Amino acid sequence: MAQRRPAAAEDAGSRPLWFIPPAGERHRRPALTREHVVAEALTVIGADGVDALTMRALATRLGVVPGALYRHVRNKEQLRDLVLDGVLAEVDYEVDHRLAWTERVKVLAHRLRTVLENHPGIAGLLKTRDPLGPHSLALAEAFLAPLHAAGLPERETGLAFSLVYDYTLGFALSSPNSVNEQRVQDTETRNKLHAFLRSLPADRFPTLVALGGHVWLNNRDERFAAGLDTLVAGLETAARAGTVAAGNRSADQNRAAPPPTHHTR
Amino acid sequence: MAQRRPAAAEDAGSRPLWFIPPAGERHRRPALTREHVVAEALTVIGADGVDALTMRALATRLGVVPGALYRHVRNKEQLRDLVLDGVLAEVDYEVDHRLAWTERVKVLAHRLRTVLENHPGIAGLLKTRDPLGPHSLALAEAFLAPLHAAGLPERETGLAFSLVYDYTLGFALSSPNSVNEQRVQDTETRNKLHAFLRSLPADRFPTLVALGGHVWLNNRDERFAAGLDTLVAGLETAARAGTVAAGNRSADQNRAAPPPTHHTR
DNA sequence: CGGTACAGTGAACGCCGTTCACAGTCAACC
DNA sequence: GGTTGACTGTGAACGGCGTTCACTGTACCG
Repeated sequence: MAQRRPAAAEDAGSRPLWFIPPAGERHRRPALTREHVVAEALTVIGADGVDALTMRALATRLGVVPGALYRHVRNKEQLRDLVLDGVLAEVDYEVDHRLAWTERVKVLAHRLRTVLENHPGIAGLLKTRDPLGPHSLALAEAFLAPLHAAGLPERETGLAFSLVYDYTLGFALSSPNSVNEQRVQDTETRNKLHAFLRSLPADRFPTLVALGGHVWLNNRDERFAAGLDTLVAGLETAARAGTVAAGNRSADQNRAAPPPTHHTR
Repeated sequence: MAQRRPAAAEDAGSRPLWFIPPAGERHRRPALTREHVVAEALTVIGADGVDALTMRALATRLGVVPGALYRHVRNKEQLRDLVLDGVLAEVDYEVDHRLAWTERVKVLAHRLRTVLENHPGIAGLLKTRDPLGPHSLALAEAFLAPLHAAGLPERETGLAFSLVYDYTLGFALSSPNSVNEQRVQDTETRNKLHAFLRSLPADRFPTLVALGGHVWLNNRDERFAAGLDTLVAGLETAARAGTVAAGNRSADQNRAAPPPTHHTR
């Protein structure tokens, strides 16, 4: 080992050792593990959206030929599933138990939305994929706990979870990058939109004309929060009504109901 | 070239006239109009889903080479937009005005959902596209009228519309064809799912284990109706508070509908 | 009758996901 | 210590996708 440098010089028939890179570096091959692939896929999606996630682009970024990815991932569908789970892992499910159940649900929904919108296009994947990954389960549990604590019957608890979950996903899905949102964001186009709405025939679209620009709002935060509040308000009346919740046929009973069980452990 | 088929150049009498199709029919070339293309696209989507809508397949079905489609449609994106509008045209927006506004909203939502689910994959397009086509406007008007009649303030009316619209779209989007739904539909897999849920560590997923199979329901109709009821119930409380608020015009901070919720991050 | 606008053709381009025979490398085992 | 075998990455290919473009035939119009 001490004869490294000079030995190579005098040993005529031997290999050109100086061609061999430093031992450490040679050993530290990039190694391309599955976690590597998934992580890089996440940054690709985060940077350029879910459509930019192509096996070829991903392979290039990893300094590898496309086919190599298939040693670590069965196919693109599985890759997306893995990415999905990675995203859901970013949600923090710990909520202060002393908060009212309504607040707990809202906080969770806001967090979920934030994470989803930080990864444009991810919500679209979630909608069509199976929500039974480990982190999906944690999410479900986090939502179900406060809903159950609210005193909703079992079946209604499940329904309420679906409702809040679907609402949040659906909202995050129409992400700010969509043509839709981008147009409303731009103030000039927005003014045009309002003018267009006002110019509509008032006999065919009376309400649309009357409300003018109040219909397409550009404040996503307000829209999400307002929808969530309305939704939770609906859940609250269901909770108050006790076990007589979901079959509720358009009954307009007054809510002179007993105070809710404010009992949170 | 002069001896093409029915050129009828010099030899008038000996032409094989029976080769010439009935004048009307010959003239009635399929003609491949834009409406034709869009209509065929709709049937393709209806039959095999939105992913099966490929320019090449569509062209083949129309007995035409792919490039020919581009004489009638700028690109695939525009084709999808046209298809979208065609689908929305199928919704019947006429609702009995004597019904309570809550019922009118529900009826509309149900109709919208039905049409959307009759064209698998369409909801996904709607989410990311602009809702300003002529039929979109009619839909918006139909929803806004009862909401406005409910006595909601202007801004809240717009928010309520977004809420109901997004909810319906989001629901229709996770269509019965998704892996997700199909799994829950199959009773055997469903039993496995329940067993799996019950087998989870009860310390980490207490509510999930306790609720068992009540979380993932296979009855889409019930889920949609229940969510819609809850949502409208929330709107009702907002309407009650809204009429009051509109009456005294005070700076109301304690109404139920949309308090500016703080984002806990 | 000649000109012209235009719908449809055929072929190509550059992407995509995926497969497969092959080569290089490392670790374990005789 | 050399052999073997498992495994990762390579290079090239396949078929399908959306889209473009020079072209051809035809129907209509002056």
